[in-house]
Amino acid sequence: MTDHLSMTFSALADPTRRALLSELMNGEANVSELAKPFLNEMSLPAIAKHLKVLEKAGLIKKTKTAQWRSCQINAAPLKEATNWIDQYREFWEESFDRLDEYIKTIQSKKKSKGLKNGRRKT
Amino acid sequence: MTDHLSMTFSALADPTRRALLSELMNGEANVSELAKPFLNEMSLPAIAKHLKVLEKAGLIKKTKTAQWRSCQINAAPLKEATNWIDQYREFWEESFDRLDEYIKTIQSKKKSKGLKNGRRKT
DNA sequence: TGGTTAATTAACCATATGGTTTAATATAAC
DNA sequence: GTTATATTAAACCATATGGTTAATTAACCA
Repeated sequence: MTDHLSMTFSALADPTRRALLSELMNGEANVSELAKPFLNEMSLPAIAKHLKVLEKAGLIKKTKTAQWRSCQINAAPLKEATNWIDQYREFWEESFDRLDEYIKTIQSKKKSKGLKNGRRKT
Repeated sequence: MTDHLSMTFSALADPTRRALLSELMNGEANVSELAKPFLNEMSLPAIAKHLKVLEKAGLIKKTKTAQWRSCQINAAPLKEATNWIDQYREFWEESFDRLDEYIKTIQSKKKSKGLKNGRRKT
């Protein structure tokens, strides 16, 4: 798909690309600097491709000076992504509520039955 | 890749799957109920495959009763995903700071030039 | 001019992904 | 037992993805 959110999530769905973003948290870096930690595992063109994916998703910006391409994070798409996910916040908070309630339930049952370490049907 | 975060982001990188999750915000639903809004665009097995991807990513849970599989959201992986993204929050907030600063800069320039109807930040 | 460095492009390959249609399975219901 | 319904599985296909190596481009340097 070509919609923005799909491109963002798709770009994030690869550990190498997430690691590249992570490197860029320390500030700008050019392609070969970024590639250095990965050259045991894969080639420079492989990294360049990953950077292109990140760039197309708008997650990094490249600026050209001489023969170097300096990359930097552009986090706007991440904001979009997190906003999308945030619709579901109540669902994971709710499940903690339920867990909390469940814990209270078994605790009160233990108390009322004087149970020390018996397992109960959930 | 097979790591958890990659699977989550990968599952979210498809608009059909995001729409399915969105449907599930209204509560549990079985496969054919979920598929109904999509049957113009794609087949039931296609939806079933998407649901399987969501299930493998842990984003939904299926419970079997008779021949129906009721699906419900499991948001825990979303929490993980949003936590990962949140590392980068300063990067998008920082850029808003910069924008804000930029706006102040041009506004003060306008003022100093005696502009009458320049737009102002609300 | 020629050499070195940084990065991209090209051509290729294996596997994954997203879809199809047809068949199979499982359960209910008559 | 047969039939209808809900879902999955199988086989297949086109395109996307993630990697490779070798070649090319672009800029600097001397």
